[in-house]
Amino acid sequence: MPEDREVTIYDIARYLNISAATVSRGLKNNPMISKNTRKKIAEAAKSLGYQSNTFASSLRSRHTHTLGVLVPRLNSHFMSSALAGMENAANRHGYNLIIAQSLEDVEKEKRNAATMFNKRVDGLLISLSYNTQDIHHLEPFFKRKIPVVFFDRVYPHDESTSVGINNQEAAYNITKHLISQGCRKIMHLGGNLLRNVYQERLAGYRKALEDHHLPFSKKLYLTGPLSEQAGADAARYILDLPAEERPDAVFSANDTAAVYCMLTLKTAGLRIPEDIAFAGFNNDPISRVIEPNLTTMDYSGDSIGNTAATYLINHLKGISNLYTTNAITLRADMVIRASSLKNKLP
Amino acid sequence: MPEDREVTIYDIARYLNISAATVSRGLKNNPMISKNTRKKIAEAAKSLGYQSNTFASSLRSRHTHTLGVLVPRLNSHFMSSALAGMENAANRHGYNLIIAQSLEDVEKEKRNAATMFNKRVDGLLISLSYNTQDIHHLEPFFKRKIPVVFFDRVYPHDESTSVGINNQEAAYNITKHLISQGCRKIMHLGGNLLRNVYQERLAGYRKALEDHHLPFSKKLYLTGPLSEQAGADAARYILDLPAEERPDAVFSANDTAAVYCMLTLKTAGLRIPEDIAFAGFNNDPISRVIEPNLTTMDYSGDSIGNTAATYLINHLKGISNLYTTNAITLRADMVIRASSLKNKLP
DNA sequence: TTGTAAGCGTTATCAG
DNA sequence: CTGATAACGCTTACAA
Repeated sequence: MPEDREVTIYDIARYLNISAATVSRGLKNNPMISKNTRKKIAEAAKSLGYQSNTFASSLRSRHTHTLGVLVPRLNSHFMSSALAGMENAANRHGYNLIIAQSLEDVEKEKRNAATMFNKRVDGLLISLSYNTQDIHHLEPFFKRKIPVVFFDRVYPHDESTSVGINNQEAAYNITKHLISQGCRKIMHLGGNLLRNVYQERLAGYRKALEDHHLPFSKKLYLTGPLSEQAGADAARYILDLPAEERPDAVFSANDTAAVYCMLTLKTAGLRIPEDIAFAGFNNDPISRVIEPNLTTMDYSGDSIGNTAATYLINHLKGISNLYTTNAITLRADMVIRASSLKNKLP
Repeated sequence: MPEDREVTIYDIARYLNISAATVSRGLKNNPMISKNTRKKIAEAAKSLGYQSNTFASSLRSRHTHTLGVLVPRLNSHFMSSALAGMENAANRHGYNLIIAQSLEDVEKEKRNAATMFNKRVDGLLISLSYNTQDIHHLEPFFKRKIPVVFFDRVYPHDESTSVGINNQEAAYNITKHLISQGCRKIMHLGGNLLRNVYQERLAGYRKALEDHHLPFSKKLYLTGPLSEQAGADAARYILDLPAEERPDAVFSANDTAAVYCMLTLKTAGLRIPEDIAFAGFNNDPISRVIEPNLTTMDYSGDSIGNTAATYLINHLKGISNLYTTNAITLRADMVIRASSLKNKLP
């Protein structure tokens, strides 16, 4: 008959004729314990099939080796790569991830934050939902000094760190690139300005126009959910514009909208990039399938996730201090592809 | 000065002059407790800012309200949708998800399984890595009667349930469709036969050939990782074949390989579907971007994830019984698109 | 270097 | 319907 009770440190202690306290220390390689007893403990643990009980441990020690991850959606290329990066970092350092999605809904974000808090995560990694206005719902974390790291869609906050890229610079560069290709009426497809990423991309776009003495026109700035539908709608909008007002380029704040806009315009007979050039953002897999391939900004979700998680863990381990670094900016590289090349290269 | 100790059921008990046991019961809406006291308890809990301590609860009650999810990779369209579906179901029932990825490596899968076991997940949702040979590493779960649900890449096992689609039938239908379009030399791009999904898709393909009196040719069956590279390689292979041996259609076990094969063949000047028709599997977003759009099998990762998680949770709640149902088969629908339409429709 | 003993906050058992 | 009390398995002062 199989024993049903768990194997505890007491079993190991009894087996070795030492105290449970010693076993507890030995198990975590506490240097206070002699090398020899530590070895014996490790062996006994293995042979008895001991598995530490994380609840007992968490209950007593008040930390859980678990990080909460709160994202808008799990199923986007960027987000799932970011998660993969976090999982990697966490796994490497003996941490686990509890993951929840807000589905772009603030209310669900609030509920999830509460759950994470309740589950006593050691730290929180969060990317805000589309329409989150403020971060009151994170107050419990701040109050208890549970470190919070924002990534991608961040929020300015003195006591936490943000991990992302320089969206303004990236948007500036990509717009400048379009200008250098001879485009003069560049349209921008943007997202909700509540989110820094879209706000900054718009700013970079406007700055580039300004620096090149091109006017900003409200008629060439569309804002929306950047979905497939939004991309197709933008195309309709463009086609409905009188010929002389039509943009000669589109810079979209994400690849999805760019690609579906392209597809619709192509169906309508426009040539890309001859009639209208395109640039997107994210380097999503679809950007390499659309023809012509889409010029875009490449930045690795994997790196962002990895960096954010590693940084959080280092903070938890006392190796670094979150509160001294407000932002970590990773590099983003422009990937120039045929969709934006009006001046054919040699 | 903020109190640092947690608010416990004892605080509530003292506040209401009742016992902690009553509070504990009241908090979980135990019908034993009078409606009135239950209400008072709920109110007191709220006003004192009580947060239940899940560790204490887990330690005592021996269950964690946490499900382990073990997947090959987090960052594929199918997998992230499946996770989204699971997260949804879990969230709805008050469960949390601990997620880890094996990166297609058995060894990491083993380590992750051990961690999940150690974290005392209430149940496990798993999709096997590319080269997992057996499931010895899940024995601890079986021994302790911790329910395991396989999804997508499953493994036959008496005491667990598998959730997926009928891959053989799907592959049969898609191959039959290609045949109905006049294709006679249909190539198959397959994956590792250790995984049921690829094994079954191959079987369906072969069965369809057989039923239509078409020969199966080893020259037209390539197996590999079904990656972008693998797709491009397959194209090279096709191009290197003497003209009379070239396939007039390709059925790929996933969309990625199909799409990259198409792209390479198109670059080489082949026309799709005129010279060679295409069908894939998964209904990945890229299948709707490639031109011509790719005929494929649509089955929802979201539903699979949702079904698997819901089923697991129902089992945990005693509503259903895992051990009586060996497999749940969800529907998969063929999505016919231009890539396979040799006989133009009216 | 090791042992003793007091919790961590909850739930289960048994009694009323 | 409610209460007292003993665990659950581990960590950590404090003592030896």
